[in-house]
Amino acid sequence: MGGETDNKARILEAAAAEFAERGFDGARVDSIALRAGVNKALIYYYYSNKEELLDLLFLETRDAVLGLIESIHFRERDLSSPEALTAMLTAFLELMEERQNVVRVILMELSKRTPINTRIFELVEEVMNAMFAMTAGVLEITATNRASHMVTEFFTGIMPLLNYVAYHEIWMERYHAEESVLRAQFIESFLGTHFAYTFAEVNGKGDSASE
Amino acid sequence: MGGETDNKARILEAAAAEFAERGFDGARVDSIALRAGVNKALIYYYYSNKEELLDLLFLETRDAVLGLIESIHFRERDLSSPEALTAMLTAFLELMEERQNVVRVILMELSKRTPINTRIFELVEEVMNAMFAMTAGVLEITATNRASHMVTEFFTGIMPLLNYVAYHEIWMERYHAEESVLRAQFIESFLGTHFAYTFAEVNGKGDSASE
Amino acid sequence: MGGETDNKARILEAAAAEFAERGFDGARVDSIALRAGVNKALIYYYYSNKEELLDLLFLETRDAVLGLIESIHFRERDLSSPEALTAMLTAFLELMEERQNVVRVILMELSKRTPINTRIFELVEEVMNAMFAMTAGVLEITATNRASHMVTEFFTGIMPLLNYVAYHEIWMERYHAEESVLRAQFIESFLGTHFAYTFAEVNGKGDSASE
Amino acid sequence: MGGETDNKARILEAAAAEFAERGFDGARVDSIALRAGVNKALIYYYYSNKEELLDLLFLETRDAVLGLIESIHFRERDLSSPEALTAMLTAFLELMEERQNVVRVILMELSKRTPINTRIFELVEEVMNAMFAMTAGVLEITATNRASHMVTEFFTGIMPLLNYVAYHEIWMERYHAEESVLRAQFIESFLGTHFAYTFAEVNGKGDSASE
DNA sequence: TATGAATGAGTGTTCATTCAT
DNA sequence: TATGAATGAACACTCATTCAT
Repeated sequence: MGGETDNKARILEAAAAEFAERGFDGARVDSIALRAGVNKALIYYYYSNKEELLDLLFLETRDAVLGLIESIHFRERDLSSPEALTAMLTAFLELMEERQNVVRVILMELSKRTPINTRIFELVEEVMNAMFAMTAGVLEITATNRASHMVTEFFTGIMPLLNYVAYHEIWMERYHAEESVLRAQFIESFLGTHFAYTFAEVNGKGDSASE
Repeated sequence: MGGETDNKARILEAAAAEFAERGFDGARVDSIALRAGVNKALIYYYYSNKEELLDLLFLETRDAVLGLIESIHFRERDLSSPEALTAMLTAFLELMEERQNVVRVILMELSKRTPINTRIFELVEEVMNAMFAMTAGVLEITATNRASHMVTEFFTGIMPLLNYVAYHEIWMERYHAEESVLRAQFIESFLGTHFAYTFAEVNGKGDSASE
Repeated sequence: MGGETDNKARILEAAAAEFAERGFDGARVDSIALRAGVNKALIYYYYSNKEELLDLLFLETRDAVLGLIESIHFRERDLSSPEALTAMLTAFLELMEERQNVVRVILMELSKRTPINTRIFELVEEVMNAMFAMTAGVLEITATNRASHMVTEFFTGIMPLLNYVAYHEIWMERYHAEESVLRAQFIESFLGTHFAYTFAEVNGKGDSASE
Repeated sequence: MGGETDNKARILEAAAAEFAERGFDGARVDSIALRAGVNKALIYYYYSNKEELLDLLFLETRDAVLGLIESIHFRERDLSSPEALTAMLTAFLELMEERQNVVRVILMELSKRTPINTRIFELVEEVMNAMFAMTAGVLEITATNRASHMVTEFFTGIMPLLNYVAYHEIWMERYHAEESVLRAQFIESFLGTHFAYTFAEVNGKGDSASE
């Protein structure tokens, strides 16, 4: 995206690729320059340092995700339409797959025991809140059930999605799986687990695990 | 294994802590020495280099997990006993929480686009295979359904478990949650999603999301 | 010389300010451009490099000093007139204070053990020679006393003057001194030391230090 | 001073030499390592950064000067003994000449318009105060004359001394002067100017220091 | 078993200078 | 005359690893 000579954008893309390959700490500014096909000093002409590259990548991804979520008009009847749900998930996964390099870094940084992961946790939190807002008309979240809803949302919702984005390529390589098949399998599992569980009561199938 | 002066063991623990805080690439051998309270050169007396520390940590954790899984005699009637399932999961989580530093590094390295993550993927795979073996008497895995079973197992089973181990502390800090409460919430979600879905047919509750 | 848009002159002034703040080596071409409010590349349009800026500043200052000295018609009767001497010194100090940025750099460069300081020493030497010429009718400098005269002139004459120019602002700030008061104090000290000593014989007080 | 393998001390000496040649900003850590005959990284093993080298050099010099001044028992009758005064000055100059590299840097930094020169000004101030303390029994410094005494002490006392230390070598080279002769000339000028003026009243006003 | 000293190869970043327009 | 973009060559500082004892 961008003209062939848009070095500024190319640097950012190159940074994402390098970060995804070696992690932020393992990433070398020299390599970023090499990937982008520019002089190393040019990176510092456009960006103030290595960390700013990471920050900008995070922000761009956050905005893209929030934008997508906000554009969705989620309705109760969608719940009983596997097609609607699949379409929704597919849109989300495709958006994220374009940014899978950033997702990989997010997952790496999130696991660190450093204050830095607080910043990233806030990012994830924003997404969770946006999702809660999206399902507000369908799912009733009260003060009492909010905590456990968040746990479910995070560990069986958001994280599996991010994991799929980050690991589907390794999976495809390793098990010679085709993208479309793998994605269909994942979506089926995801709907059968997280969705089924989350919307059990709403869906009138109130006999799932809880209670 | 563990006298007060057992510098060799202390170095390994210190390495795990350092890796968990800064990632493998961000980790400093100086810091490991400092944490372990030993001279930096001593690390090289016991271990050949930084990477060997990582490898040994991975192997120890793998062995511990495989050992636990092999010790479990999983039976069909466990499926209908939430207590049995909870006990099983609790044992697993506690074992892993003791090694959460290593789990964090596993997650970090797994996200990298480097050949290194192949090695880690193999580790995860071993665990998955052990689990399949464990449920062999209960769950029928055929050549045709193996692929999708693996997808489910990985993305909605293993990964959420590892994520819980890696992130529960951040979660507790951030949302002022108590460990026992949080774990109960997680286990409930996990049983309600992954378990319910995986053992749906076996359990005679054949109306879950799939199909 | 000096319309509002005279970027060329503004660059030179900015360079002097930057050099005075950080020294020649500490000075940044970016900062000079910023101070001058021009594009960095424009500096290279007008001047060939950083060092030329320094050279031009030195030369301008030398010419100004030499011009002032040559304009003075020093006569024996001035020696007994504190007013005349004070006026002379005041003129010199004011001229130099306008160029105090350059004086600061001169002092910095003079202290370096590099060939560069030879160039600057020559500058100082020119001033010393001009001063000797100025006092030629009053003071008798012979082949035998020339060496010690020069030592006196340099260490108790020129250098204290340059030091006053360079340090009076720090002094004012640090000791909350008013400029006029401080200058009066300095001139009094200077007349009481260097002048009194140099013109001791001439002044009919023929029993001062030099034999 | 120190065994041949005392790298730590050699680094500091090398730093002083490098700083004196190129100024602090112009100094290259590589060059310091080269001069000291050690690996560059060793510098950082012993010292935390380039600036610490400068600080330590300043402190060592300050302590040496203060130590010398405090060891002097200055008495009124010394004023009329050129030998005593010369011996005193010689001791001071020799001490400083051993540290002339540091003195050069002090002069360079002192001329900068940066907050850093405040720190150095404080150093000089300490020396001035010690000198005032030294002459306390001989010279009467009151609240009213303190300010002008300080001006005299600084601009016609301390600074010419430091200048001599910093510039005598250039002078010797440039004018083919012998060290002992040059120093004698300087001391004579210094006694004839600064000393004569400062102790004029005490000395019966008229027959200044050198007989 | 243990350590203080030492080092080669980087590592992110800066900077004076040049180029294309 | 003026500028945004670009670069080669450093630069201070770091780091995993080794050595001598």
